Amino acid sequence: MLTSGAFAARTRLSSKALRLYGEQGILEPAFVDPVNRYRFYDQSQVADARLVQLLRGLDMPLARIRQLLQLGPDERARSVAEYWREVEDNRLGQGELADYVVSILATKRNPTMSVKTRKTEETTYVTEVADLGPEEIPGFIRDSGNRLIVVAEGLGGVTGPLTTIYNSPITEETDGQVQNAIPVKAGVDQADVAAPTRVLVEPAGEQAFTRITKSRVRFPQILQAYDEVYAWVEGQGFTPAAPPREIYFVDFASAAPNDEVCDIAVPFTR
Amino acid sequence: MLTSGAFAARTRLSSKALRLYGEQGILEPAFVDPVNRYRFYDQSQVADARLVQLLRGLDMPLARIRQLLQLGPDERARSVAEYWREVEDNRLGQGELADYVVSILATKRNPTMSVKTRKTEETTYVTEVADLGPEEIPGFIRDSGNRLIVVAEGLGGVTGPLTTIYNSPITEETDGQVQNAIPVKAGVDQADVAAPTRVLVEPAGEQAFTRITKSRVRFPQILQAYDEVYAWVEGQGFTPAAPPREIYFVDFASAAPNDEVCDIAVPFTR
DNA sequence: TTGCTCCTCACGTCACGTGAGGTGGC
DNA sequence: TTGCTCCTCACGTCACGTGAGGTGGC
Repeated sequence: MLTSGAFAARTRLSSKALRLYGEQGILEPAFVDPVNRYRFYDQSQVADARLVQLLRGLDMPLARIRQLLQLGPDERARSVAEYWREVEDNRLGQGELADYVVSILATKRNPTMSVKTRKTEETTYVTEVADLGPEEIPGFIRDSGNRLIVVAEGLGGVTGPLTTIYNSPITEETDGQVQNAIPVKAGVDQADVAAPTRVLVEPAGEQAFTRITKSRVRFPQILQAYDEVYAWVEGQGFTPAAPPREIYFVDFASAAPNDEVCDIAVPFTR
Repeated sequence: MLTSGAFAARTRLSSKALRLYGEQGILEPAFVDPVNRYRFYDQSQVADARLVQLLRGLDMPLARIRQLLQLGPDERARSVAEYWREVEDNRLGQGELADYVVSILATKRNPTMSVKTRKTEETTYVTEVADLGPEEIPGFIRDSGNRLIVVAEGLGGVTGPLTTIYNSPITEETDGQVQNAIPVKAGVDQADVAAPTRVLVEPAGEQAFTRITKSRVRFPQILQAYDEVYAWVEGQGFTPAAPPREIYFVDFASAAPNDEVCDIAVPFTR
């Protein structure tokens, strides 16, 4: 039996941390004196404390540590490995963010992406619509894109790049309507498809766009691109004529971080 | 002029975040209505908001962001690059920690490092002593080690490996006394050196030790090694005879993470 | 009696998020 | 009048850290 102070010294955990772990059911004292509430730990608990300490060193939340401690030894190893994979996935994106931030700051002024324009023909799309928050969007683009390709094949094939149209603004706070669209040959109409597929026909017109690399497709870097296109449209005195969109002209999944993968485009009228 | 809501939508920052940035002097509204306290932002502040958002995406603390915003554009880029280097340094250590945790969990039982014993001769050291917290130790070992080598050279040379003796336990909470020591030839005594150098003579004896790799030298992994050596000494019914120590037999700075760099040793009597 | 250890509140930190309850302009 | 936006508290979250004030055993 170790006093709480002795246990703290052995494990180098603070008494406050130990108290918290006790309250949270993560590392409960082997014995608590009912009179003065002194906490006592067993020698064998040192190993548990070490594990908690190591996991906290990986910034694993206490709630997850508690769950992990319920598992058998094999599952524990798997759980930690999985946790660390998640962490590294997130950090991969952060590394690219860091490069991006340094690069825009180093080139002093905002790099003013080049905004170009092009005419577009009348286009018929097969689409799927969903109300989504920002985190659900990548999965939706991928999954519904795959479904729509199948639909398009049945209607004579895909005739243009996957396009994701943002019908309403999406905030962290509020969902927005996303319409994922694949061009098909003219003449296809709603009667040719079944729910949830919807046919969309957009008129011919003109659009302003800027081309971005894969690492800039993620939030919040992508906002910069939208800003620039809208600023350009307004600067010319033109008027946005339809919702903004992302046009993916290469396979997103297999692209490298610095590959150009999509255009951020805004239809406008002069 | 943009209302706070419009500005929030443009930047996708929450109104609560914007309020906080305002209070902290990081991103103050261009105008605040003195009557109803409505906050208004300028178009030009969108760019500032983007930068804050990007930096928060790197988990840069608000206090540091505020400092960064005081800087000119060149210094900003340098500041971000420096911040990111610090972050990656810390994460390097975490990556090794993750490998370590998975490995000890995967090998099921604690890996029971091999503890061995050896006899030691009477040894004379030139040393430096300091009361330090855990974070100051690596720097002290390195710097005082370099100073002591110079001293030792003047006394006939270094006769053994750099040894760091922990005279009192070190917690995050309380500093402890660390004595960094370099063996010199017998016969050197206090009269031969000037402060802050101190001469230490340890008697001949026996020590238990375990050998660890560089990645296990860091806290908290190293505690495991101390545990095992002490547990072995107690298990044999022996008695610790002097404070525990780390004996660095290769150059620490140039070692790779998986190189064996030091012994964790405890002198004992039978 | 003096130190030392241990206890229980209670509040602070960090960067917000989440209501509650109220106001002003269309 | 109804919605909508915006406001100000006030409290919650996460994993502790930091006192303040008190107790029990040597």
